[in-house]
Order: sequence, then structure tokens, then C-alpha cells
Amino acid sequence: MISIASSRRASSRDCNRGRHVSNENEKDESKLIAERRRKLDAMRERGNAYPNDFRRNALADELQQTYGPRDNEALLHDKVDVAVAGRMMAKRVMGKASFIELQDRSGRIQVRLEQGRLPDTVYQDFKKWDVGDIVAATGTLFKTKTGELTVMADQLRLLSKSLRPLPEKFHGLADQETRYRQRYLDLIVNDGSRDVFRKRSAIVAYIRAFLDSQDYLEVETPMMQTTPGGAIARPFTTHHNALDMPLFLRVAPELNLKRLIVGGFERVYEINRNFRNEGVSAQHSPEFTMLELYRAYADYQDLIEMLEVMLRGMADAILGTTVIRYQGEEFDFSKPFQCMTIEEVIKQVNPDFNASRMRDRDYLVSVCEKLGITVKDNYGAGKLQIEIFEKSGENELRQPTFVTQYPTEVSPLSRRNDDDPFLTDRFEFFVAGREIANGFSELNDPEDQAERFRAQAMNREAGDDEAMAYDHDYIRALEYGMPPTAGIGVGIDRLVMLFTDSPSIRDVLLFPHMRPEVFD
RNA sequence: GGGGCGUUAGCUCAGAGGUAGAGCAUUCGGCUUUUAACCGACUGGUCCGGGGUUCGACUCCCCGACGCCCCA
Repeated sequence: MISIASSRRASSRDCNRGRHVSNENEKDESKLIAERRRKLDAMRERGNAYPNDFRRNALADELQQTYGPRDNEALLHDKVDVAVAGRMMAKRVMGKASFIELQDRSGRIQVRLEQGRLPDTVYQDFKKWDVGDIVAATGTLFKTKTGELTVMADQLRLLSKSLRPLPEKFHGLADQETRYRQRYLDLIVNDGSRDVFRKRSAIVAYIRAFLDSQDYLEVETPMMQTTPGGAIARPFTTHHNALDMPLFLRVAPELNLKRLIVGGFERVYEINRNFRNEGVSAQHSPEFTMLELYRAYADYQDLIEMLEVMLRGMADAILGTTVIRYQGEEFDFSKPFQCMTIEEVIKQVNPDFNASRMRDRDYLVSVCEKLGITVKDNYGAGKLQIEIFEKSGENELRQPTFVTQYPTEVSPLSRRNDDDPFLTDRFEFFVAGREIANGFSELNDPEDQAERFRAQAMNREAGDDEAMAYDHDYIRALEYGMPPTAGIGVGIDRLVMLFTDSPSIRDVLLFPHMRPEVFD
């Protein structure tokens, strides 16, 4: 029997594996890398080049918070012992003394190295180390004459050698392509990039806390589905080998989440990826993250109110303000959000629009033609309205705005309006001209739903590969009876863009999809 | 899918039909309170790839790759 302890020793004895493989590629590498590889080889000669026995007792930012306000005399008197570690981001050598900056997950702390205070040879070794190396230091805190909190080192170790030079210290990494492809590098050198992903995490955490406090159940439903549905979009297809069957990556979790409402959970949500096989742009990624939530005994008005409260609270919690600056514009989340119907938006942004012919197909076709919209034969008045709205109205919705009363024709899962069957009780939420959320009172009449599926299936047969398939089990579920319910989907990526002033969705995805890099 | 822009040293960027440039980084020397440290010396290139025009192409032309932006 192998104990945990002995297997740990075995692995640490194994630390020099791969040692001689390294030099084979040297001729292909830049001299900078070759130079560092030689330094690493020298370290291997002297023992374990990748030790893992150092433990920190402080983070940079904790030290700045706790000891930053104190003066040097107090610090020297208290002899605060600290053990810090991180990536060496700056190295300033002045003969027999140096300053370095270590960057850990919280921030940076300066360390002062003096030849006389460090054990023999350590300082000489240190002078060979490179910016980018992972370094540990122990020592006591003091303040330099310019007032910077600094660790006076009595011990210094190199924990992990960096073979590749970091981007330049002042300009950082600016090349967009490299930032996306080598996100780790972007995160090392660009504070702003780290901040984006911390905010992203905080936004998702805020949503979970908000919904959990209202007794929602977080669930995970399949990514791979035999019948894709829940959104008008083209799916990715894949194949299950053992079962020898095609599978589709989900375009939305909607139908499964409503099955859970039928099952009696009453309040459910999922924050997870959806996949849509469509073009990529600054606003569209083939995989993106949505919050979808469903609440029984509620209608779309209830969710409009809830979303507004959630977003306002989120802005305040994450940004400390309810006025969001995005790409040079200010969006005010403190005031009650505007609310307009689709038809009102169309009238407002098209001053010549003849409102009395709002649902007149021939008239709408003529408006589309004027706007340069390609009209297909199977487009009804509702679809034409949406086309006009998307072409002319969407981008004008700058301040936070709820748009309501979407046509039934384009809302195959939404509950029909009680007074006007042309419309559904649906809304979308826009900021900065972009759709952030989409919600509605759910269609829980199985016979109406079956009819809508049939209409979708007809579009599908007519060649519209974005149209939904008829989902027999979903109809069966509704036939057991779904309580009156409302649901909403919120695009997390777009929300994060807004909250982090990011112009492209790729800026808020850690590893955005790119064409493969060519390694030769 | 169409159009525009870009790709030059590890990084950030100049340049231009005639030997390829700077700053930072690297290397060497100096410097015990610096912080884009400083001073001195050196080093570093498939100018994205392929083809063409030319005495000569990194520069002009064509094709392609990758990226960004706009449009559909």
C-alpha cells in the first residue's frame, strides 16, 4: 500500500523530469528564452527547481490596508514579520541593494533586498533572476522615504522560473489578438483585464445571492439535447458514439426549466452556457452565458419589476453607483426605467409611420422595403413589425428601457395577451441600444402551445433552420398542467460588458473563440 | 458573405523602391531608499506567408492566413 506521504515524496523526487528535453528546441527560440532556460538548468543542477514548500502569511493588499496608514517609526518598532510571494513584476537593482515588486492575487507589494541582510550568495543569485519569475520573500515591514510600504527581506526564494519574457512594463500587452489568445498573459500584465473578470464573478455572485434570498432553486439542465428548443436559433450538432445518435447543443434551457415548474419547484433558475450556431461579432459569441429564471404565480409585469430592482441593486453593489458609464455615455439606473410598447417605439423612431396601418401587412412590407429589409413570403405582420423595430428602433433605446407587447408570431412560447391575441405578454430590456434581457408570461395552454409549435414546424419545413422543432414531451408536460408562470432570460455577457465598459463581448469572455493559431 | 484597416525585435511603436529604427526588456559594467529607477556599453529582425513587377521589394501589385471595425 502506498501512503499519501510516500507518494508525495515520490513526486517531489521526480522534480527534474523532462530536464534534458528542454534544450532541443533552443535553436528555434529567441535568445531571451534560451538565456532563461540556461538559468533554469543551472537551478536544476543545484536541487529542486520547482519547490512547493513555501507558505505565505499575507497578501499584498491586506498589508497595504492594514499597515499602509502607519508611519515608518511605528512599523520598525512593531517588527511586523511577513511572508509574501507572487510574480516579480519589477526589478530595480542599485548595486548592493534592490527593490522588487511582487504581484499576488490581491495586488502588489514592494520588497527591499540588501546584500548584507540576506544569507550568503542569495543576493548574487537574485541578480540573475528575471521579471516574471515567481518569488517568495520573508521579512519585516517598513516604509521608504517616499512612504511606500515595503518588506525588508531576510529571506528570498525563487519558486518558479519564468522562461518567457513578459510584455513591456509600461504599455503592457496591447495587441488584441494576443490578449484573447494568451489570456493568462493579459491577466498578468493588464490590471483592467483582471478587474473585468473579478466584476464578472461578482455580478454572477450577486445574482445568485439575490435569487437565493427569494427562495429560487438553482438547477442544471442538459447542454446536450435530442430536440433543441426554447429559442429561435440554429443549433450546433454533435454525435454520441456509443448511442450512435445525433445530439444538439442547447440553444436555451427554457423548455427544461418549465418542465421543472410543472414538476412543482415553482421558482428555478440556471446560469449557464447556451450555444447558437450563428455569426460572431462584438455582441455575439457562439457560446454565451444566460441567466434564465422561472417563477410560478407571476406574470411578466412582476418580472419587469424584479429585474429593475435587481439591476439597480447590482449596479450599486458592484460599481458603487447607479449611473453607469459605458463607452462615453451615461446610463441612469437610479430612475424608474422607461417602458414602451413595440408599436410605440416604431411610431416614435419613424415619424412618417402611418399608425393606423400598424398591422397592415402590405403597408409594413412597403416600410420594410424603404428601410432596406429583405422580406420573405412567410413573414406576417408581427414578424414585419419586429424587423422594422430591430432595424430602426433598437439602437435608439439608449437609456434603460423595457419594450413590451411583442407579436405572437415571433413569440412562440409566450402567453397571449388577454385582450389582443395578436400580442403576447412579453418584454425585452434594452440599454445602450442592446438587448440585455427577454421575458414573458409563459404560455401554459398546451393546445395553444401545440399550435405554435406546428406553426414553427411549418417555417422549418419552409427552410427556416432557426425555427423550433415540435417538442412532443414539452406538450405532454404542459398537459399535466403548468401553473401560471413568468420567465426571463438575461444575457450575462452583455451585462458584464455594460458594467465593465467593454466594447466587445470577447473582452468579457476569458477564452473567446478564435480561429486556431498556427504553430510551425 | 461584402467592404475598410492592420500584421516590422520578446513587448510598445516609428519608418520607407537602394545596408532596418527608437524606447522598454535581455547581456556586460557601475550604483545600499528605488518606483516607467538612473548612468555607460553591447546585443537583438523570415518586416505574417506565397507569387509577381523591378537592376533592386520590408515598401508597389495579386493571392492567402490571422486579427480588428463596419455592413448583410
